[in-house]
Amino acid sequence: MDSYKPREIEQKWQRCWEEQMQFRSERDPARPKYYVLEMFPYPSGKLHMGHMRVYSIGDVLARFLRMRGYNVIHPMGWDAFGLPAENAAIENRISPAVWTEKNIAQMKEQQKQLGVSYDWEREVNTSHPDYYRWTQWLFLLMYRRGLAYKKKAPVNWCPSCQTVLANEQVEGGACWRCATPVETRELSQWFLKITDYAERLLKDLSKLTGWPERVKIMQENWIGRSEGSEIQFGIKEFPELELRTFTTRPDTLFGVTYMVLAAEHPLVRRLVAGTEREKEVLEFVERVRRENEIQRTSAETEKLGVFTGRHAINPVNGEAVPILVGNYVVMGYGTGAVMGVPAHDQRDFLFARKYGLPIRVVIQPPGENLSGDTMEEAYTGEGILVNSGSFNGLPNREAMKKITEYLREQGKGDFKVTYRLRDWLISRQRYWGAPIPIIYCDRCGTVPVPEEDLPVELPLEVELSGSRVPGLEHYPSFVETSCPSCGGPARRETDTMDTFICSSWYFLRYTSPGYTQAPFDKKEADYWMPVDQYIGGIEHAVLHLLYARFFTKVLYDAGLVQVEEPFSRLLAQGMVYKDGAKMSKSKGNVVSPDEIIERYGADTGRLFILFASPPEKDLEWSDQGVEGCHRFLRRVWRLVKEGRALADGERDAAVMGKEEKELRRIIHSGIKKVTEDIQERFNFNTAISAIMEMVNAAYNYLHEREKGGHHPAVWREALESIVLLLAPFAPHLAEELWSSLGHRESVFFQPWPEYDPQLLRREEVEIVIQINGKVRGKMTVPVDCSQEELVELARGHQRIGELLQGKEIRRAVAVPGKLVNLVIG
RNA sequence: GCCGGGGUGGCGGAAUUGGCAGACGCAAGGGACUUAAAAUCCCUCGGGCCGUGAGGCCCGUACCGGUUCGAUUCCGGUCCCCGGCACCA
Repeated sequence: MDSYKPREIEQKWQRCWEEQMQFRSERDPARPKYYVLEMFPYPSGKLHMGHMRVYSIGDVLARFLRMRGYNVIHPMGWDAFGLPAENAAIENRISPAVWTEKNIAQMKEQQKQLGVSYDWEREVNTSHPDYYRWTQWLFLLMYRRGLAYKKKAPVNWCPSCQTVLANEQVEGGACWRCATPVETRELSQWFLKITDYAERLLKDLSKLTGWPERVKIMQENWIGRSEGSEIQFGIKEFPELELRTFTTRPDTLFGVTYMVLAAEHPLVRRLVAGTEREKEVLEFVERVRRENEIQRTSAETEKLGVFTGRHAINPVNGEAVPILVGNYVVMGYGTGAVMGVPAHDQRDFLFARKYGLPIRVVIQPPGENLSGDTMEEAYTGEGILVNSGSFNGLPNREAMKKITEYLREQGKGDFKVTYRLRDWLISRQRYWGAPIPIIYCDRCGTVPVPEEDLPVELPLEVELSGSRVPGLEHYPSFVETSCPSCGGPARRETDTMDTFICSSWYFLRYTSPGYTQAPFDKKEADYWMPVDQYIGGIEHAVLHLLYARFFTKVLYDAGLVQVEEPFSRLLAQGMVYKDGAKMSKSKGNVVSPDEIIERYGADTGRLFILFASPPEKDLEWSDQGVEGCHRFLRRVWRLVKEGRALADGERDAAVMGKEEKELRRIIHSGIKKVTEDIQERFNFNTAISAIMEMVNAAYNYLHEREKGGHHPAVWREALESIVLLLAPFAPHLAEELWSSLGHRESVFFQPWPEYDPQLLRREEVEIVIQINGKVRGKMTVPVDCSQEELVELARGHQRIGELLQGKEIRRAVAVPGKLVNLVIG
């Protein structure tokens, strides 16, 4: 018999699939559609195990759903802009575009070797002008809708990447890409107004029933909604000014004994201008601003404040309290001004003790009498208002409402919802990105590039002699242009867009990748969207997944798409580990998909990666585990190749005996389990183990019937079921075995096998007999025994009878098909 | 600090509705085949105890308690690990 040669058969079937364009997808209103999508990769040039894992998961689903009769779209493309191409450009003296193209070609080849069933006609590349033209078009759409704006603001700057970063790209005060601590710089930059969508992005999370809870919670935390009140204080020394503050505890307003401003607060300079405190305060402000993000946002940093010499007027009691500037108040949240209520906020309490500020109790816990002089920590719980004028005696919950309503009547405040989410900073001071389509004219100001002039193309002749790829400001032919409005001389914006913009809409482009009239053809998008199953790493929980939701909502509002959410179901796959650590070059524990394919074939690699762990959990790589999966595939190969002759025997001569019934029972319950495990639970690991059990059962049958007498039809059903169920996991092997069973057509054109519920039934079942909950015996009984009969049979069981001698049965519980439990005294 | 997720053999993991804990695989040990090796096949495989044996008993799903005829599963509490958020007013 010919032996299993994975490389040969894999190449053979990959060629066949490609020639027949088997995975091509077209609109077909007659069939239910299904959009399977894996997060597209950055073209680094080499697939790693994480890639192999995500593509294996997606491909099982795509192939399974096709066999289930769905019209499946399964596309792939390239998130091709970004910094690594620039670094590689300098290192290898090769232009980012050429480097990227080369990598794409390599990775695409590897994906093909994995046997992933992509519709390559839908491939997209975000760095291609045909694509980024529409990224720019979408930027202009945002601009027209008032969602793109430029402002000077303190922004995160990564000194190593030499560019600004979005908040989402700063992790613990460091750059998400290179881990360098970020600095704060005051720069004029482009932002997208994602905060306008904060409420909807939060609220619609509840619609995403197919998303993992943890991802939704991460987004919820990131958006950070908090309800409170905005309150306007007066300023004693400047009656014409007011000081707005946000608080979640308006019930403590009478307990305010000071006010703290952020160093960046716009009123600070004005408050101290020309006073004796000016120097001290401005020095403090400078010192605070020089600190980096990590120092400034650490809860451990000592809280410092400096008095401005000015006083805020409390709108409810007219009291004047000192205004300080503090290092712990951030300008980006609320109003950049915090009212200090030391009696009822622990941080304020410590601050007040440190600087000798008064502590006034305004909420009394039930049955206690706190005093500001003696309390050892702030009281933050519920209670009754005291020292609060006409609000005395109110429960504090009620007072929150009453006090805010009072302020509203006085024109001094209102209810207010505040979010942690900030606007999305999208400018990048880098070459390899989609240019922001904006022109600056001395006469007309900021002018958007007219749609018909898109794309604003990147200059492709890149200067590679320096230590970094020069930014667009170094290309006079790019910068110098004429104003679309007045025709006069003008300059182009030289910043490019954050690559996360490119990836915020690519799933829409797949629906009509060649479309030239708009980013996508609405009728195609309306047919294919939403993505039914999205698969990718958890690291994008608040980056890509939030941005893509935002873009989709904007497009929905503009009437360009029918869906408000892009991804119905999300699978966040776990990471691949080896020897307890994430695979990395520095740890030397990397196993590359290439070497696995080379040695065992893609089918073995796919099978192992799916078998070793459920997809959402981290996976521990095991060379021996791979070996085991390879053994299994060889076992399947032999089973079918050796057993196929037995499947064509004389049908009528065969007897349907106990062995046949048992084999059919295992085959049909296997079909049930594999189907449900893939479809409902993504438990590919247990689906595979069910197939292994089917294979074991087939070998057992073969041994039992060694002396001839196989039932050809039953045997054929067993072999074909195994091959069909294995097809999504090990597609090449399945094709090969399917054809050797005498079929001309691809296994993927076969309908998914159905199970017969009748065949799952056993005629006899083993029943466990328990006494007081402990297993004391077993018996085999007809499957339809009633509860009463079971109890009687159990009493009659020899060993049980002995144990029951002289004991009284106080209670008997019988579960048909499972057990009998006798409770004795 | 707040919010999630988790803790099961030597290992990866299973137990889907509260019903025999450890499916399936890996590793390990023993055996068959072979001149030998590879490959393949068969057996054992949570711990302890009793028994010559067939077999039997006890313990065991992080820990303590509860509900229940019966708990890996439900409830209360504790410990530990992983992840997210965090001077957020």
